[in-house]
Amino acid sequence: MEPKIKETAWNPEIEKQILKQWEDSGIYKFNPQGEVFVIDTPPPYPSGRPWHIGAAAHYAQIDMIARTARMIGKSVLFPIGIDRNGLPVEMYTEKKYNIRMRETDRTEFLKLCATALDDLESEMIHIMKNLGLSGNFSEYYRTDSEQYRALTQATFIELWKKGLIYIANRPNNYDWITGTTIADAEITYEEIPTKLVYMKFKIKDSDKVLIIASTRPELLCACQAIIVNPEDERHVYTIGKSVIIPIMNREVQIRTHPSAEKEFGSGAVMVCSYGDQNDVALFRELKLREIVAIGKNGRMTEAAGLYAGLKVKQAREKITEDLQNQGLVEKVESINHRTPISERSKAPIEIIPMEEYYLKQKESVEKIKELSSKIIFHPTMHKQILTNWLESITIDWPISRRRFYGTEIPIWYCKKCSEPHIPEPGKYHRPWKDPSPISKCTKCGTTEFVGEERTFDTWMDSSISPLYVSKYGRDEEFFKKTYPAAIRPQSKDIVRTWLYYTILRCEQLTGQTPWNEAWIMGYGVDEHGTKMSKSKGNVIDPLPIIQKFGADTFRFWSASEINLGYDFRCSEQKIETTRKFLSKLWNISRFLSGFPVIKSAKTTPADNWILSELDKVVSECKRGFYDYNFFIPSTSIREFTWNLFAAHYIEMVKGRAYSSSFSEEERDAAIFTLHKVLSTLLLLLAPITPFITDHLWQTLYSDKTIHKEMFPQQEDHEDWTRFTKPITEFNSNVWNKKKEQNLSLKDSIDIDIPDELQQFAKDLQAMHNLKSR
RNA sequence: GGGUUCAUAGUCCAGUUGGUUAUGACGUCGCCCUUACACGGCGAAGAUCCAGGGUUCGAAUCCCUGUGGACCCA
Repeated sequence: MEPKIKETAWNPEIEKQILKQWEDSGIYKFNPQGEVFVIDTPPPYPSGRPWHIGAAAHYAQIDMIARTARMIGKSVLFPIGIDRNGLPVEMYTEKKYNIRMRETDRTEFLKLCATALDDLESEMIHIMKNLGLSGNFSEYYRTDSEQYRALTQATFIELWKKGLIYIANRPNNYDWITGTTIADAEITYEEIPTKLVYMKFKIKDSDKVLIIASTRPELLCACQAIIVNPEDERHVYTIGKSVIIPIMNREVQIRTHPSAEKEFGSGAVMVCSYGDQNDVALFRELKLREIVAIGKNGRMTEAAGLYAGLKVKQAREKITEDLQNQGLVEKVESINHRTPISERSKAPIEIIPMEEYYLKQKESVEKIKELSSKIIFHPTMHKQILTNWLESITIDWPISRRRFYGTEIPIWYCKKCSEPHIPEPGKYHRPWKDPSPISKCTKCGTTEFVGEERTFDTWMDSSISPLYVSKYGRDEEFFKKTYPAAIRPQSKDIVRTWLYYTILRCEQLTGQTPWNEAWIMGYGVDEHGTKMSKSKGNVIDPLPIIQKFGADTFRFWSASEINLGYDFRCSEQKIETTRKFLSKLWNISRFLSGFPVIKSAKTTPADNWILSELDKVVSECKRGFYDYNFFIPSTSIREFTWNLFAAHYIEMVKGRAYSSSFSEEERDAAIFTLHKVLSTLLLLLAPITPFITDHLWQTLYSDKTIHKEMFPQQEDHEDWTRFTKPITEFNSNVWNKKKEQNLSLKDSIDIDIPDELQQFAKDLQAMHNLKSR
């Protein structure tokens, strides 16, 4: 029989036809029947080219989750979204057009941002489609759409009515480059070289001086206390006394506090508003009066006297110089200081008192701990990231931002008495340009209003993604069926932001967990194990790789390289060698395509042996799929296919399949078994490599797609796996002997078959052309 | 300073509840067109399982201490 498959290698070009077939037939369309499985897909942020290869690998795996769920019989809702709110696009736009956000007309600026996003977004959609994602592309959502933003605002209004929102003037993390308050979660720390200045403070009514070391001498004007450690004997005599602040010539008291480290500088520390978070705590604890030394423009305020108007860094240099000139400096040390910086703009954070909106979260922590104990984490170890974060929450969440490209905070203030008013939920509100929907102030009766200009922290938008995809507030019936979602897949670096905020918000709004399971992935790093970043120039663009090797190669690489939860290395060379496996699978199929499909047969010992090994693979795969860990099925399938099925079984039964000296029954058993194994492998591989498996399935076994099939079950064959080692060893032994004797593999040789393998004798004899005796 | 995590051939990785000779892949070297596949086949070389100690008849595996790396938090 002529093989149906002619080509000797898998051609990734075929993927395009298959993609079209899927699209035309709509096989992945969500049908809310039966057991529903909703994936809270992370909407990627279009932050610029190229898209990170790790992200592409990540989405390939999320698709495997979707396909796995389908193959165990669930109705899968796999939404596709794009996250479009926030700072990066504003910065991208400022740079691209060389403009300043605050100096540009707001409407105009927003338009430019949206255009930039459209552009970047289309490439991501293109990659996601070409990766073979079985998601809902026809209804992909954007977090900046009117509908999405209306939901963000509606949930805010709901929380406002529940009394969970308040406004407060507090020291806040402030990023003066982007001109906005940021949350703790958006801060990173970097070792930055700086000067540690040892300043001389004169002790009042004494001729002694106290040395105080600080990296922030420009904050002398905001110094309200000096603290020393109560156990520090060097300073006991100073406690309760006052010192004169150099340059400022103002008196402050010396007090004791355990947070003053004896080892730091001289052991005495100045407490200023605000050098760091510890200062904030001390001001509160010691009930000090704050002095605002740094303004929103990142410059010193009037409180700084001579130094008013200077940028923080300039003021630091100038005051250090002045102190030195006046002999008030003992010494200056160069150190590396762990400095909090804004994750986005890289500006050093200043702590400045500002009026912002807060969402209460402290009182929810216990409830969230309880809820999160019900969420199954894959892998379990990453639950710890959430637990640690929950332990460290000390303040409520500041949710207002002084930016443009975000969801507007829907509030109008009475022009006369400033009373805030919120509109009706359901509509998208833009208070900075829309007329007030409120006609009369509830407090003073005035009819004129001023719209709020600020926007929300972007996590306010993204933290309701499970509510959005479940049509919360839009379609009660649909919501009931699809919420909570089944699973949240995401990467581990945003556990304390996206994952946490989603649980928080969903708990406050629905009282339930947003999902039953969370699936946490590591980062993609380069081939040397270092993090990829544009500045290092080690970013790998996934698009050319997918085009060159095909999506299935990329996907199989992703599955077999990424062990769930751990960081993974990305190298083109490794992806390239993965292609060989698909080629192997293709050629096995090509060989089998020359034989008819036989539905049942009376199997021989050799057949029973491989079927029993196949059973083992099925159960291994099940274990992996159950944990959404595709490393397990992909590697166990590859090893079985290559090293047992192709290398040993196929070689053993070739003679029987071609039926030279075997009975028809024996031949049919071989052909039956070959197809049984291959079709099982195709089903097991379908979620991982959907293209090649569908193509082969339709070529060999069915006129329908493989993606409507169910996973194969274990068949509980009698366990023949004890023969695996003897068989493979015997074969190796024969090959070695032939090599030693310089014989070709088809040459005849005289070797005894060991007793334990007698039941396989006929196949082995044909395979090696053993001399019969 | 606290936490999470990792440490196995030149490289990457497996090793399930402790049990003979430590898995597989890439790479390297040698031989080979054997009618599915040269994107292939066969073979070979290559590992003090980070160090030290403990538990045990027996440790890559469990416990302790240390070293080094990655990431997170203060």
